Amino acid sequence: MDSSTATRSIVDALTKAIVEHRLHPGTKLAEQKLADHFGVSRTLVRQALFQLAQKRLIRMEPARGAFVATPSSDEARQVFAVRRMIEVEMTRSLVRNVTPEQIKALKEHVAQEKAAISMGDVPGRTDLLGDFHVRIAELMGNQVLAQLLSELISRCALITLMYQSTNAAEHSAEEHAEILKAIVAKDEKLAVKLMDEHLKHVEESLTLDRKVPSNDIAMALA
Amino acid sequence: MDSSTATRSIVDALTKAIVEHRLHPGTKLAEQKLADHFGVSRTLVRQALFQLAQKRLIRMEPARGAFVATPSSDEARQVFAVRRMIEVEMTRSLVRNVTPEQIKALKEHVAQEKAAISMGDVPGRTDLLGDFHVRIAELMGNQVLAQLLSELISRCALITLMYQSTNAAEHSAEEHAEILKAIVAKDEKLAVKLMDEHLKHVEESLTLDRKVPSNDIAMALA
DNA sequence: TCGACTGAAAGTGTATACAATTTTTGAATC
DNA sequence: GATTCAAAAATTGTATACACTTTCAGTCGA
Repeated sequence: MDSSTATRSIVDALTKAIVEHRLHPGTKLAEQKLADHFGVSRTLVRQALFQLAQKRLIRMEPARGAFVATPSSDEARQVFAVRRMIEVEMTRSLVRNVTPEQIKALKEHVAQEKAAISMGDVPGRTDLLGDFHVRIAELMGNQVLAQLLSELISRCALITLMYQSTNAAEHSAEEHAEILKAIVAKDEKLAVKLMDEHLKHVEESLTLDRKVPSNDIAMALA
Repeated sequence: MDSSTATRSIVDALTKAIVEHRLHPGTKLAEQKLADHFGVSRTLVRQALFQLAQKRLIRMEPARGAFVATPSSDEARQVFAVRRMIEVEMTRSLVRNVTPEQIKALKEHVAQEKAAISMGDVPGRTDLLGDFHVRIAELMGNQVLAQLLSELISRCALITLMYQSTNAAEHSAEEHAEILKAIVAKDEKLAVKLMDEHLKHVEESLTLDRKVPSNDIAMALA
């Protein structure tokens, strides 16, 4: 996608750190510090930061710098609303054209999810839970859709990871399994309904406990 | 969204030029030339180019530079498939909650479209025809949706503008009017159906004549 | 003790410099 | 005339320099 591999690897590293919650929302991302850490000049760091800003994983304030994004619950709701629009139709389309190989791939994915959850692998399970949705998009052969959904999901991850308990993760994995069952049965109505409800559940689990998490006192009071 | 206003204005200017087809697909965008034109250093131009690359309006090749994107018909189809997914559901949701003010706003928009078309204002009409869809997203109060759709549409504009005849533009405007009529009548099924068909029509009008337009011989032969 | 001021330190925004790569040019050769 | 090769020019990729803004520490005065 972009020309420079160096910039790309910085974007990837920061994305991973943000999505995996090693960098907390609100954290200041000073350019020189990042540059030192990655062993490059500020130039490349800045390029990376601009890309992250476009992906809404960070926000940039004029002359003040970059901060890990703190999406409002309103924004989260909007993102989920878009996801529902897209994924409900995506599921419908998949059920109509699904092949045995695709079913096999999805079954393996769900198995991986369960393994990650039972092993207590938090970053891994979050990754996999999101990837289930991206995987479906990829199966449909629509790269544009897959890319879009992937960005929406990493944007959500900023929030979901913040709140999602092991319990909620298990629940998600079970719902994935049920959606898959409906897909296998080619029960379009059911699959669509389950996917819609699944996304509503994930969304609801967020808005319920809306404590603002922040290790940065200044941010908490702002 | 981004910190620097200068970079932003370069992005906007280039976006407009690309979407309005003043910069043809495949055209090389040399950094120094752009820098001279905008009266800034390459630094700012590069930032802008990276952002445009992320929006898929240009592509960047390592050590070779930036070129106005030439989306394949495959990619165009995928973008339209995503638009259908989103916009069908968006229309459904709008019909259910539409207010008189919103109807009034949409009516005014359709009137503007017709005016632009009858005046032969090609850039203006393309802008308006796309904005009809973005406007609906905005009416729903979902900024995330509006932003996303706006990007998908400007991405499509690269293609639609290439092929869309005055005839097709008139057809689009008429379909917008009919969709609006169904929305006013709160006929959910009809509105959804018309929106779905409308997008299919736009898409079909592209794939029919798929001549590759290029003023750059090297590109045409590549 | 608190708050406002001041100067230093740190950080961002932009331009420029320079190395590395690609493209072009122009002979020289067949 | 077409092709190949090499040197020159142009262009990209990265680092650095510097002006300007924000942040912070410490001082002064009430």
